[in-house]
Amino acid sequence: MRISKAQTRENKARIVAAAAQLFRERGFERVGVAEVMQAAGLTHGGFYNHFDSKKQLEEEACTLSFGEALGPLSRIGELDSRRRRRAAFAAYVEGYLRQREPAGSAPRCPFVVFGSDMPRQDERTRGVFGKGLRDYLDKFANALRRKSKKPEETRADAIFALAAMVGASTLAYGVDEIDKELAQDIRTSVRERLIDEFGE
Amino acid sequence: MRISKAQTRENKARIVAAAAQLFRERGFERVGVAEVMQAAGLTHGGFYNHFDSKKQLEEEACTLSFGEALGPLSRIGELDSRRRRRAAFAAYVEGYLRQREPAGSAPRCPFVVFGSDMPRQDERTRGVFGKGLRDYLDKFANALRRKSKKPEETRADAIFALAAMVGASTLAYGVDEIDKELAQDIRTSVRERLIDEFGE
DNA sequence: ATATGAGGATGACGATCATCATCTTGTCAA
DNA sequence: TTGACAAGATGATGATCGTCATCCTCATAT
Repeated sequence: MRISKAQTRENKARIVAAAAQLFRERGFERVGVAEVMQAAGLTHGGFYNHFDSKKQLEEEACTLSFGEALGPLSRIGELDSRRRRRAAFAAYVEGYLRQREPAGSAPRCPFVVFGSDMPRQDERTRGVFGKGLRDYLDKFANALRRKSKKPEETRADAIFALAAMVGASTLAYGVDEIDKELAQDIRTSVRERLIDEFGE
Repeated sequence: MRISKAQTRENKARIVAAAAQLFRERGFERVGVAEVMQAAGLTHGGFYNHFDSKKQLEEEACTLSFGEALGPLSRIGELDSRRRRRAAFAAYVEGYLRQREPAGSAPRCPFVVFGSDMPRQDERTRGVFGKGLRDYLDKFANALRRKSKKPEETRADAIFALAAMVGASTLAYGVDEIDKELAQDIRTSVRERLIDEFGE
């Protein structure tokens, strides 16, 4: 059953999207090619028409995840009043550090989800991570920019804030459902600090 | 070839230690039972004399890793002069955020290594993570204590500082070897901030 | 209109892995 | 001293999974 070119492109996109979601929920190792294909509404056989290997799918799924993550941050940077940017940043942090519903669902931040797996990935996948991180930090710094601060300082601010958010999210997700109070503590402590310092 | 009780106990300890090391380097999924046993100097067959399942080994390896992580922090808290504690804390942060040699070797912090995998683990393993985190935060807060600050504030400080360290380490390890400059940037930015604020 | 080949389905293969059965050995309780 | 059994070695089993071979179907180029 041959399919139109547009259909084919859409199929591949659906495979990558399904993979990104599954990998985020359960990690690369615990998700098989067949399961990804099924989630995309296909059978496992056609997989190698689109990808050379599972590794390549992992790469493309990472690329997609990092790309999607940039949206909210970009929008903050586009605001031209510093006051508005501060407010938008505060809302962004709040959203980032909100507990997910349903509890136990995967965090969406690709740094949190793929972060500790990266040192174990091959060079190409890590390259995707590196590019994603550089892009993210650029947007982050742009969102925090202010006339009275040098760009290097703003970049250091961005690095620090992102690190705190990623760490808080990692720790909080780790104890969600077994110690809700601690998870909540982590999220609010870090959120309040960051908003104090960088948002409004 | 039956073995003495002391030998048996030592064997089990060696299995758990080998597992902790291997799991830290490559994650739970990429390390087989047979490989752990071999690293402990045994063959795979005797594994189930010590453990009910691989999951149980994962738990015990986590427990060991979290236990070991407490040492350096505890020692800071035992110092009685606040000045000494600040200096020791600075040294601790510096050590924590130092690039590992050889490059590419696993970080030792169990929060970084196991963190993003935790939401995918079973309840018992996550319980180990939760206990490890609570204990670690207690020691951390104790290391940061000062008469002029309320305990809740100190605890919030500890949460924030640990989150920043874990996030920085996660991100830096992710880009080590593909973007050394960025990795270095992350480590120094976060280190300087934390030492500014909490150490000396 | 038709031949071609891209894209998908079905099924199989080989590797890896957790788990278990069985055998062996020598420790330790009696 | 001796017999029972704990602990380790060897090997097998069943499941899972990445990958590939083969076949089928129709979209597309000519």
